[in-house]
Amino acid sequence: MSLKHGILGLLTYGSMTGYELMKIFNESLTFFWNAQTSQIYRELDILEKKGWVNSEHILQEDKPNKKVLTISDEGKAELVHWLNGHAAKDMMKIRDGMTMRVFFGSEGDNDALKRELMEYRCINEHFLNSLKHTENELDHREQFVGKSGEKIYWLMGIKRGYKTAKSNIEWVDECLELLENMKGE
Amino acid sequence: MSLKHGILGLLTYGSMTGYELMKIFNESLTFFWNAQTSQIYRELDILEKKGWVNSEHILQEDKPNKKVLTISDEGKAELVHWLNGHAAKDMMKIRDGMTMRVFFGSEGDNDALKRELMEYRCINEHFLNSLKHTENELDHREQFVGKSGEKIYWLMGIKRGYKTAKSNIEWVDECLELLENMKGE
DNA sequence: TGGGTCATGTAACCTGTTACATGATTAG
DNA sequence: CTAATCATGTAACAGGTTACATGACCCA
Repeated sequence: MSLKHGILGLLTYGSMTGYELMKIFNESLTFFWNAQTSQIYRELDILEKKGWVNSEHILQEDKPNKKVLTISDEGKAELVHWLNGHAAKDMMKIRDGMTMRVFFGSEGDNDALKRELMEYRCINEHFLNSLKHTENELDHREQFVGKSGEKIYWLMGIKRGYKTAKSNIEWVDECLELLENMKGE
Repeated sequence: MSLKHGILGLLTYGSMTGYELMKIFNESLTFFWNAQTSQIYRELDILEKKGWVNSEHILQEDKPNKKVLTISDEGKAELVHWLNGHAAKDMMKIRDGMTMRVFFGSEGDNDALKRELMEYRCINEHFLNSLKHTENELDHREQFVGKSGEKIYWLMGIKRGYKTAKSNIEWVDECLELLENMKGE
């Protein structure tokens, strides 16, 4: 149920189109949630049917017409309800392909596994860099969004990203060391 | 595509029923993958149609009849193929409800958020303890599974669990500190 | 003249969740 | 007598992925 709530959350920053929602997902939320346009438009229809958002068609001359979404009071209430619960449910949804590949590593080729781990490490390094960039943009973002006092929450999100990426990198290094030592036996 | 490969991986330890697969998922793989029986039986049908597993019906008198699954050579080839690739794809599937709740925390109640974080912390502590238990069982497991040299791969999986849980706990503590300091302002 | 941005979606499919159904045996 | 274990699934639904379609404007 969280894509719906992510959309509601973003709409508290202001009314926007599905296209803009998609862009924010890809710019600011990718490190803890991601969504395709197709999914966003589908969810928006559902949110509208539930009465959690209202829409307004805006005709434009130089650009395609657009449909601007606004969160309703019911939508805000639903968001608050979701914010205040469900910690336990989220834990039950772990699905980690890299760990599974390592777990069944004995069936494959050790050199290939090392390459995989190194690629995974590399992705996490890139991710760390992009987070630094996001962190530097926070002040700018706060001005853009017409809402103050958000920075601390965004910072907590970014800290989570750092923690995760760093722990992934440390884990890779420990695995590579174990695999190297194994060779020596 | 990874549940399929998880099943194939487990079947390299030996032939077993859907019921047994489900139990192993809930005992040993929960910390990086989880699956319901309904999904496992559905996937098994697909695996059989693809020719990656073969099945044998076994009639039993004192217990219900059962269907024992065995991995085929094609299945083994598919598993190896999957093991040697796809690191990048896995990274694209992050979906973390707790982080999203923190990210949109300003819309909710700060005390509720703290309670949520503390519950999340608690779940991660429990998880750490269960991992210790799993780690202690590794020798026993290696005897049970008729395959040696697996321990190091299982250990890497468990290390991943430790890293993740510890970084979650550290993150919660940092968040709680930030929220406390905010109050003082 | 080609690629990027703005803006909307549909269709088919795959994967995961929830709830239910059956029925025998065995251990407390 | 009751709950757990063994063992199999189905049905309906929710959520996520991939591929495709349209069309105008703007910049190099």
